[in-house]
Amino acid sequence: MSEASTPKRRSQGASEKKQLTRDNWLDAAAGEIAAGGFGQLRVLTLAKKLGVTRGSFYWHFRDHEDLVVSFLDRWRDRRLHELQYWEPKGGDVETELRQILELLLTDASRNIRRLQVELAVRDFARRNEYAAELVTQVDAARINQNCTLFQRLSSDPQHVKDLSLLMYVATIGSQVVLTGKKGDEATIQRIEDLMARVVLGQRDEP
Amino acid sequence: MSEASTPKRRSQGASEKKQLTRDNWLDAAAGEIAAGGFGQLRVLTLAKKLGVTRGSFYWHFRDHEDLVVSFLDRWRDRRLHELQYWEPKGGDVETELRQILELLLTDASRNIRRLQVELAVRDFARRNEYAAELVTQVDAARINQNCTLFQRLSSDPQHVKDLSLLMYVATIGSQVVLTGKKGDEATIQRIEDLMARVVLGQRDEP
DNA sequence: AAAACTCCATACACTGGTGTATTGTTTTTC
DNA sequence: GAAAAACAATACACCAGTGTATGGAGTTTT
Repeated sequence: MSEASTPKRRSQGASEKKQLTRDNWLDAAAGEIAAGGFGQLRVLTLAKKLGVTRGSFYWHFRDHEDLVVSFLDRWRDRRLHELQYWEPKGGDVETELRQILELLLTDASRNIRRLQVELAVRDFARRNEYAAELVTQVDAARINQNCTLFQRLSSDPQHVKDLSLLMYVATIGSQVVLTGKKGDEATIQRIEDLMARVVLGQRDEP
Repeated sequence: MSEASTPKRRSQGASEKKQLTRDNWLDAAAGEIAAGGFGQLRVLTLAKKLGVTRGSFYWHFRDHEDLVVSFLDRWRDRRLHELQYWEPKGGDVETELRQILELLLTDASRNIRRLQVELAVRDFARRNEYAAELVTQVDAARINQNCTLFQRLSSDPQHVKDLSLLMYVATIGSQVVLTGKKGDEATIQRIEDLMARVVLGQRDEP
């Protein structure tokens, strides 16, 4: 709701126990989900990690499901919102393409936790209707965003869509296959480069 | 002849309940894993599904972990073994490429359960050392197999590897993103076609 | 400062799952 | 056709986790 600007102290000055917010719980949940997926999300574990008991949890959330749904909603909102900052600036097509690819591959592979959460959500979506809906929304938004850039590369709208989709599934696949592997830095770099040339329609060098 | 008068449903000619094997349990496990992932794998549920009690399970398996490991081993063995049948026959390069792509995409999208299991294994591998090892093995074998075909398309060994990897991550990504979506048949078909042209280095039509 | 509100602790009831021990019941083997 | 081995049922001890009820301490409002 309001505030969060001023650190409200509580009781003893030594222990410095701030009170928790709904978002604190969601952040902690993100850690658990990244590590073990939605199936390993335990209220008890979360409470321990936050140094409180479950009594706190059930004040902030109705139940376990409420936590899950809230987490998914926040995830969707953030993923859709961040697209705003990645909007094509209208510069050189190749430059922008490479920027996007770097964002989707190199950048993503560094932000490992964010990636783990995304994969966990995607996995959860295979057995949860609501999650599936949100993932579909996010996928569509991302693919659609790339389309606007690719329109400058081809006049065939179907081809634009296909190219955008191909690039998207390739990046997702890279994340799935290469996550946490050693030596992926260089590999991802080459994939990125290759992908760019494919999209730009350049022939491969012998 | 006492005919079905007792709650004991054993050895009646009609029901014909054969005794279970380890493999029967693993098959049932595949169903559960496909539906809910490794996290939802319950001995109790499995037993119910097979029409027996847990007593049977603990004769065939030491414990829950034994089931998981056995399942993973069988999965790995089968995935490696099946590669034998997909070996390039030495025919026309384009024809073979398209066959492989059809196998990896169209065919895979039809065999939905097999795909679900694969994705579940892959997800489980993110938090289980042993599973991660097996997935790495399978990935490497598959990518390597495609390399032998791609060598006929380029003389640069690095480029062959990159191309093979790109195609692989694109197919995995397709499976992750498009699994269970409606209208994916046609989409997958186009991705397949586009991918083939990319690998063959053909320019896109306007 | 008393009341009201916010946030957390404690204790309890309950569920669903594992693993073990023991005893049956079929099927094989000799 | 009996002994042995393979397979399964039953009963039990034992968590780990959820959700609820209730009390209590800190903070804000009046």
